[in-house]
Amino acid sequence: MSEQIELSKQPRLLLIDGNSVAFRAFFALHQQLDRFTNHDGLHTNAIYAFKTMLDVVIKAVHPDKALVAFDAGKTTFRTEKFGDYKGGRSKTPPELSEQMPYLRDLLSAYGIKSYELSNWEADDIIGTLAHEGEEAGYQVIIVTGDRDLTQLATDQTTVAITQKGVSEIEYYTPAHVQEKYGLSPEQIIDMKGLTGDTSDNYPGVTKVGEKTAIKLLTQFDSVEGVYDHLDELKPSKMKDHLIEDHQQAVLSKDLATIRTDAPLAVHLADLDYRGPDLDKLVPFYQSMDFNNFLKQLRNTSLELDFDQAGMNQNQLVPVKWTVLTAQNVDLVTQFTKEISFILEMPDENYHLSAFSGFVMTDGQQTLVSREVDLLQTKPVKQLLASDQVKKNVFNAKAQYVGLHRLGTPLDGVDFDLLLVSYLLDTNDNSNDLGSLAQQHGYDAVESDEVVYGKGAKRSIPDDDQLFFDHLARKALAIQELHDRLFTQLDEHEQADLYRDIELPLTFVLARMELAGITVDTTQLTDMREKFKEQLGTLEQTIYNEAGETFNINSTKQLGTILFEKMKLPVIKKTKTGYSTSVDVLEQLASQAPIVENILSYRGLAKLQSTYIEGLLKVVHSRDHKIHTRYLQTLTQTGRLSSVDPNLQNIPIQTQQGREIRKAFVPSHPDWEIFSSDYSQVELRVLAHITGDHNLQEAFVEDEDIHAATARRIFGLSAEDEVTPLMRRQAKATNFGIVYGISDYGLSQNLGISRPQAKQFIDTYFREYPGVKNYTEEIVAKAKTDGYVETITHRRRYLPDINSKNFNRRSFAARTAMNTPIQGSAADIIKIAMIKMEAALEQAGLKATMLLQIHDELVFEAPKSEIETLTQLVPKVMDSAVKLDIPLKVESAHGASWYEAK
DNA sequence: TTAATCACG
DNA sequence: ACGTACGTGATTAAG
Repeated sequence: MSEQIELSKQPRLLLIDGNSVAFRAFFALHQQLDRFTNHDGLHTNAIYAFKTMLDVVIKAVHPDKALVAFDAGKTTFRTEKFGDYKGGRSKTPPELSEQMPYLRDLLSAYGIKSYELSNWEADDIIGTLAHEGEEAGYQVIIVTGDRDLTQLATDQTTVAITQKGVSEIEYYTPAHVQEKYGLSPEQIIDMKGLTGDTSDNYPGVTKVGEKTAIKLLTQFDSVEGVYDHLDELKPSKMKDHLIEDHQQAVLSKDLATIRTDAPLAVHLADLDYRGPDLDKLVPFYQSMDFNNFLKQLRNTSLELDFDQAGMNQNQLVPVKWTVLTAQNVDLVTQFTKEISFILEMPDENYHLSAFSGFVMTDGQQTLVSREVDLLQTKPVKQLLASDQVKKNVFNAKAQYVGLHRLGTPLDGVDFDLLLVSYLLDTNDNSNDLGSLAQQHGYDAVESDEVVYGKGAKRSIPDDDQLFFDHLARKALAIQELHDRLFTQLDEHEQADLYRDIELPLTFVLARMELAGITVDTTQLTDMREKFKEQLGTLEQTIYNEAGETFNINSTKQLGTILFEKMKLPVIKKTKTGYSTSVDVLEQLASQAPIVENILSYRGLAKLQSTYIEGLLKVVHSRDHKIHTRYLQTLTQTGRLSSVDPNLQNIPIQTQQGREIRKAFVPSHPDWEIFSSDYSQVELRVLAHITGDHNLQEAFVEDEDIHAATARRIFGLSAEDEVTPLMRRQAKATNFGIVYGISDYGLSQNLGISRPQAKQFIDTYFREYPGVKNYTEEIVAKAKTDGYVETITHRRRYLPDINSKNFNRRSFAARTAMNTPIQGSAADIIKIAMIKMEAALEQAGLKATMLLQIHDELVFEAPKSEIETLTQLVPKVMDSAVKLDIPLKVESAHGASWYEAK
């Protein structure tokens, strides 16, 4: 035996006897069984020790391929041969059994395949794969706690036996077996034939133990040799027993023999080891409460080992593709059922991006090309426009817009990998196909960053092989993940959310983006001149008041002026220095006139740079429109977000800022901007979800909800007047509830003391007991399930909900309260948008939906249609879903977005 | 690239 | 005792 393994230059195959090692692992930490439980009460000692063993072995072996074999069940071909095989063996302890499924999760996170085969034991799986590995020129390392497996040791195969402590391992080569037993590996089975095996419960020859067996085998080589030369033995009790138990010896040898011909469904090609998947491993450790392992992960050293272990990472399996040209374009007519399709656009902004090529595959044949003109040919157009041929894509909205720009309509989209992944888990919403596929366990594709490079170096490769391989792999990844992800959607009860809401919405959004909103740039340029002048004046005044010139936009320089030179009191600090935010400056305004001017300057500078200049930069010169992009797979709650530019944060609060909205105008003369928004939608959703009677009543009676809350928390009677201050405080409390209330947060917001804020909250909960109940139940649900849901089963995981870190845990708890509310409100308007587009079409209106701002929809329409819209739009919006309380919608219209509010 | 600030719901 | 309100995006300065 040896405590080290000698590695050859061959590639290495690691085979682990899962049950045997798990058993050893369990008993290695049996004493501390009670200490090893996670927050769900699951025992984790075997998982912990198994993981430790894995690290030791991986570090020692650096395998290229790996597999863990498990026993499939009680009956195997051996029990057929010998009914009592493994009979009388004591049952696996339940504390171990419960850990077995999680062990497989661990292995999956480690990137190691698990395998079992009914009717066969793990030993035989290992024997068969070891044989296969040797033939293919691998050095094979077998890990087990069972010494019988030393029979598999050869020049190429080393058997590693775990010791009591698990992290200690003995490596057996044929020489080491010889040294330990005085037998060759092949003779191990002969020994078992003669001695039998008490733990597996088969007999052998009476009174023959290890010593006698070794002596006999040294002399006669094998069981058969012993019986061939039986007459050479002097008469003895032992000889009698040998004669008597001949049959048993032959049977026992057979039982002990590990097979190398099991009919496996896995082969070497399936066993590539590339190191652990941190995106799986981290949540796994979190779920097991393996905090020290988490720390280890962050600390590096392990990752280095893993990287070395995964050296072969970039050797992807070759893929086949055919280049599509004008000559062979008819090849696409073979696709009649289903294709995965990608129109490759190198820039994020698909409204402007160049086109670098495309790919389509049905899993059998893959067609690629750089000539996007081909997408405008009849056969391709027909294919893409057909609702009969299902399309699997990554980001359907981008594909729809891109193809639209080429004059090619897209229909029949069934599977959007990006969208489905987002619904399954909003946390891993990478925008990169390769990364996303890898997160879902599909490794045969690289991320764009790896192939195209990043930053300034990013470019589409000139090399056809490189580029088309990547395109083909991406398309195949989509094809491959289709079934698995749809299954998961079903498991999450999210198929309806996908099919009835998110997928149809993607095309509604695409059409809104393409429609764009017209901007009157002269309005903006006029404002720019006016603001420029005002900013210049303010700048001079500030310099005079400061006694020097400095960069007013620099918080650092401003801090020095205010708090060091002018010695104003420091109210708040940031990580890096003095805070100069609005609430700080407002408190200082009375002490120095410069502060007021800085506030004015700030406000003006923000409008100028972000809105005036920012918007002017993104108005298209041809159509005078802005085409934003809505990100449908970004937010954790289900809301949309808007980029390039963000049209969801155009100013409205201050008069000066609101003027910007005058630049957003209809695209035709005699048209108007029409806008409708949900009134108090989040509080209505809160009333619905919590089922709180008092809150619901307020909405059913259509009361001013903040005033009604004020009456309750200040204990007013119906005749008492609600003062503006009371209403303001009640409003803040309502918001606080929606955000996942804390007394500290409310006290900050209202500028009151913490006990006072606590008083508000306590009273609120007393008046609205249903709400109190909800906050408690939703946090409890998050703790047990690990996630919360909206009314449409949109899901958000909250891994921090059981964190030991107070901050993280509290944040997760507030999120648990807020997400179903904010998310359900997002669901509602999404449903309304889908119905709205259909309703406008149905009514034969020219009106077009242009923008969504969370609770508001903005349209443009001929003046003649305004009256119709005033009826239709609120009707569609308030009937989008049926809640326990009514939804309320308010509308306005006018010459610009400014007037439509 | 990160932090600070400020625009919106 | 812990130290925060929920969800976003764009701009600017500065390491």
